[in-house]
Amino acid sequence: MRIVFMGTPEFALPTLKTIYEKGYNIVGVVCQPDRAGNRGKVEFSPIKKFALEKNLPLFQFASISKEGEQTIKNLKPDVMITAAFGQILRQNIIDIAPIYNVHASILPKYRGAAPINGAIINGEKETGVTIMKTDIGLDTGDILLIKKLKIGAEETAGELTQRVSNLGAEAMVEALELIKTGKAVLKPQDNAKATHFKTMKKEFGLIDFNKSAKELFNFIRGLNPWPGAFYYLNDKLLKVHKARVIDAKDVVENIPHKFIVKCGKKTFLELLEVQPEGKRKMTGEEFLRGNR
RNA sequence: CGCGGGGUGGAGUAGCUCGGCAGCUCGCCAGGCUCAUAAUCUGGAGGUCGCAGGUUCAAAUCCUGCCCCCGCAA
Repeated sequence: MRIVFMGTPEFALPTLKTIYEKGYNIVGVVCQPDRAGNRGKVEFSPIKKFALEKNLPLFQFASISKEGEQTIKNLKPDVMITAAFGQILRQNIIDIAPIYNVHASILPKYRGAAPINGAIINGEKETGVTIMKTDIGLDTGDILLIKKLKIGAEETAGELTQRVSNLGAEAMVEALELIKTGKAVLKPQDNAKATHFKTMKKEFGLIDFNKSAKELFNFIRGLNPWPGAFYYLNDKLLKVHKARVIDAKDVVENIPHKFIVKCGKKTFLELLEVQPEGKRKMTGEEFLRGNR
């Protein structure tokens, strides 16, 4: 079975790595073009690094639908796999070979680009991965299989991404076996139950302290480590990496060194790990020492 | 040459504009008070002020070069 893999960030890596290690015939790897990384320096994506390291044929297109059609056709794939590829596939690509996508939610819930963040921000207790057959819609394709996992009560998006991406790799291997043996059964999604979570922009991370501490707790861990929750304190940006809900009755007795903020509905949040602009991460207590 | 902030005892910072004994809030060590303490009191240790040069009677502070960390933007 000739496989073309498409993916870009960290999330996609376990899937590529696993099918590579299982010995599948990967005839091509496609990822997004190199982007300017931190402060101008370019950094290769995790998928690109892996492909280079393992000497897999690598392709990068600004738009695969516009520039990549013939290249992909020439690879003669039997099946294509996508995982957080980051580009919308148009019909001309979909027609080349069946495409299966790893999506980080239990579809039809949390369609869109930020399913993991969305699930945590909304305080979900469970999420998972869906292997679906890509069609022209946005995460609307038929479902091949779903795997679920519990979300930890304090788990951050970064931590959950790790676990979900590993689960996704597992799921994809199972899916490939089903496909290879002709046992794959596809089920359409129930569009009536669909929900979306939009791509996040940086400004989405602005903390609104009128919300309850519980909501903000979920918000903060759902945006950790990226794009990060923040607010402005004395005109300076302060990122909040980690926080916890404090019982109102404990606040009275609490020691003054703690960085406690009042939120909506008379709830309280302790900021455990913050980062002022231009500085490194520090605990809330450390931050207060220098900012009296 | 994308824009910007920063490097000062173990931690977080002040001091830099305008050179003149390195301060503060903590932590640490010893001791006091206390049934006890994260509370409080007393004493103490701990610093090449990122690195290298330069100016000066004198540099954390002014000038030059370099290294490292970070925020924004992408």
